[in-house]
Parts: sequence; C-alpha cells; structure tokens
Amino acid sequence: MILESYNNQEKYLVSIDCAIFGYHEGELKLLLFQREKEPEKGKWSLIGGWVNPDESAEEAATRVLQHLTGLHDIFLEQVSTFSKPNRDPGGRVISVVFYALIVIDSERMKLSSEFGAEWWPVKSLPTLIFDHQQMFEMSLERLRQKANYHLVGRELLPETFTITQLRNLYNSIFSKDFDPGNFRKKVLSFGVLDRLDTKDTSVSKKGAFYYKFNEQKLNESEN
Amino acid sequence: MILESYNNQEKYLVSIDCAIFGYHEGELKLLLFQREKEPEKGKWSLIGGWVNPDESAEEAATRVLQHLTGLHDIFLEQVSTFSKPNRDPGGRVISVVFYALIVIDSERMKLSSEFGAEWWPVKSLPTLIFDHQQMFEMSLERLRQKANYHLVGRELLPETFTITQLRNLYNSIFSKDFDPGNFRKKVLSFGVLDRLDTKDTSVSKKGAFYYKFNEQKLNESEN
DNA sequence: ATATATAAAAGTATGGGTTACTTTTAATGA
DNA sequence: TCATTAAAAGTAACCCATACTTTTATATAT
Repeated sequence: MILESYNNQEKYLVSIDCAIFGYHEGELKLLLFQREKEPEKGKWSLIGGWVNPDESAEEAATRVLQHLTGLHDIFLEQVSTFSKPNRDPGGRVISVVFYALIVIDSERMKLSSEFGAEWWPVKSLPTLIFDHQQMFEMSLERLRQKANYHLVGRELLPETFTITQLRNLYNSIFSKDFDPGNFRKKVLSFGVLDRLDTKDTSVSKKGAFYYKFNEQKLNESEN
Repeated sequence: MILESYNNQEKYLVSIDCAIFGYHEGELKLLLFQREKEPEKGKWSLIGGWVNPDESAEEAATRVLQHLTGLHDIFLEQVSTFSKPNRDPGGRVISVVFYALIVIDSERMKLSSEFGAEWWPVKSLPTLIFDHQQMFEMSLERLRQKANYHLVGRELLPETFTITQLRNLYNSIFSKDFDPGNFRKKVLSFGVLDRLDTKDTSVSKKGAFYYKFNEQKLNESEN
C-alpha cells in the first residue's frame, strides 16, 4: 500500500473462518457450530475467531483449531477472503477463510461436542449463516483440487488403512465412484504408501492389506 | 465469527495490492510504483490502495485499477491475503492480493507514467518492498494455473494476433519454449478462435493469419 | 475336507491426448 | 526461376486414464 497515509483510514474487524473437514463412518463431514447469540441465533456456522494483534490469520486459525481439537500440526490452507461491506450484519468484518483436514477419533468427537460443535455430512448440511455456504463451497472445491494432485489420506484417515478405505474417502470427496482397479493403480503409482503385513478381514474373506504413508517419500514428492 | 463479542476487539487497516501483468515487446511485464515516502522510500512496490468502508476488497482493487489505467472490465482474481503482524513497518495492515491482466497500448503507457508507474519485465524485477516479492510470485503462479486451462490472450494481447504472437506470450508466461506445431494444435482445439482473412507478413514471407477471440464461444466454454 | 462366496488384487485392451519430429505450403526477393 | 523463410499441416511413438476381465486368498458353509 503506498498511495495515501496510514492515518485517517477506517479500520475493520478481521476474523478467520474455517471449514473443518473430517471423515467418519464412510462420509466426508464438516464441523459446525450452532450460533448462541443474535444475530442468527440457532443457525449454524463454520468455526471462526478473531485475529489478535500479535498473530497472522494463519496463526489465528491454528490457535482456534488447537483450542477446539487439542491437535497440533493440523493441515490448513487459505481459501479466500470475504469482504463485502454488509456480509456480517453485526458489523464490518473481513474474514479470511481456511479449510482444515482432521482425523476424527473418539477423543475428537468428545472435544468437539464439549464446545457445542457437531459433525455434519457434507451431503446434507443445514442452512448456514451469512456467506458461510459460499465459504464451504469454495473450501470443498479447494480440497478437491488438492486431492487431485496429492493423496489427502494422511490428514483424514487413521494411521493405517486399506486401499478400499482410501478409495471410499475419495468417493465421498468427489461424490462419485472411482473404479477399484484403476484407483489402486493410480494411488500406488504415487509411490508414497508402504504396505504392511497385516490385513483387514472384516470386509472381505480374502482380506485387504493395510497401508500407511511413508513420511520420507511423502516429503520428497511434495514439491 | 461467533465465539466472542464484536466489541473489545482490535481493528486493523485493510488494503489491497495488485500484481498487474501486461505483455509488451514480446515480454511479460509487471506494473510497479516507486515509493515516494518513508519507510522504504525509493523502493518499488505493487500497486495498492485502501479498502474503503463502502466497498469489498474486489471493489477496491477495481477502483484502483480503473483510476490507474482508465479501463473498465479489467480481469481480476484474488490470490491470497497477507496478514503477518509486522509485514508493514508503518502499522498493522492486512493486505488482500489480486492479480490483473492488462493490454498495454500507448494510451496505457502514458497513463501509467503519469502516475509514476513503470512496466518491468518479470524476468528482471527490481527489489520489492515488504512481502511484495512473495505476492508477485504467488500471483505469477496463479496466472500460470489460469493459463493452463484458459487462453489468457484476450486479456493480454491486442484484438487481433497471430498464433505465433499467442505462443510467444505463453513462452514468456511459462519461461519455456512451446513447440510451434503442438501449440497451434492445442490452442485451436479450444475452439474459441476465429481466423481472419488478413495476414501478418512482417515476420514470415508466407505470412501468418490473424486470429481473434470469438466472444460467444468463449462464454460457452468458460464454465 | 471340500466347495462356495466374497472382495481384493492383478491383468488387459482401447482410445485420447501430449510430445517430438518431419513434410508441405505460401510468399518474397535475389 | 529458384532459394529462403516461417507458417501450417501431418506423422509416429508414447503415456495415461478408463472400462473391463481374470486370478487370488480366505472365511464360512456343507
């Protein structure tokens, strides 16, 4: 910024909103809050928070997520900034939107509900406040772009998983059914999965090998 | 945002910065300002401006661009928001970054220089202030992504152009040499170019047909 | 013990699209 | 008329996604 002076300029509230995706019971889910006060009391919203004076928007999002989930090192990516003057009836608020990917386990379920948050299947979300529906849609689009070029399983699945579980995750992200054989070939061609010696026999009588991400190969392939 | 009250929250200055790309003399160029006051007086920066109370960041960027170029309907896309607490030594400023594509003609050259702006080849930029180098790099990356899926010639070339000119534009965007035959095939397969009856004979003795974008087919293919 | 059922896992065939390269064409001017 | 130039068209090889088929391993039923 260079044209005019820093004084005499209006300042605005700056917040972050976060589309938190998780994978649970074979479905892609989104973590939502029910709003406890007016305006729009009772309606659902993405998880949000203010940007404090000593932190960037990324740091604010990380702080809010840690507080809510207890997790460190959450995968987080900036999506877009929403800044229409009247997007929030409570005042002029400019919101930087992120999406995050979370492995949902029982601990996570408990913590979320303590805060009054609930996991909703992305296929059947409730009505969201303000421009949060658009925020969600842009976030899902970004997640799909990400999943096209990188395996997103590590962020959404337990440490070990079968190719079929990974495929089901992708099915729910893209709302379509990938061909089992082709998906396996494609996924293994990334060269970042290690096959374990153990099998999951709960679904098939033959049993499906468990896999896990090889962190080293993952890092090499990132860039 | 839902957790805490709107009061008692710190507010911040919000600006936009814009990486304005143009194409001139066979080179991809970036429009830069020389800073006229401290801090960092004399150094170069992207084009920026404040977000006013009655406008969104997109509207602010559009206003700044119109003022600088005299053009309406400039192609503009949000890149990212930069929000580190100390990114601007003059105060806490959160900046929403955009990139824009401009056809450079003599009128545009004149207007820019009236404002003290200069077109720099992206291959040899001067040192930029603050985090503007990173803003530029992210913007160029976005432009490349865009150019992969859409022909960006209409925003950067004169109304009529040869395939070779379009290829040279792409060469300079991606810093590599595309194969002439393959580039032609690929570009025409988009089905959005109309061949004119006139030829450019200044380069080749055979002469290269001029083309122009077919707006209707362009709109159909956008989504 | 043998057969059956199941889904994983491996294999195959096709077509589209990219890439590297070659040939032809049109116009100029020596 | 012929050599020159770059546009324009053509060709062959290869990669990769897709649709589909076959084989394999093993728990369960007979």
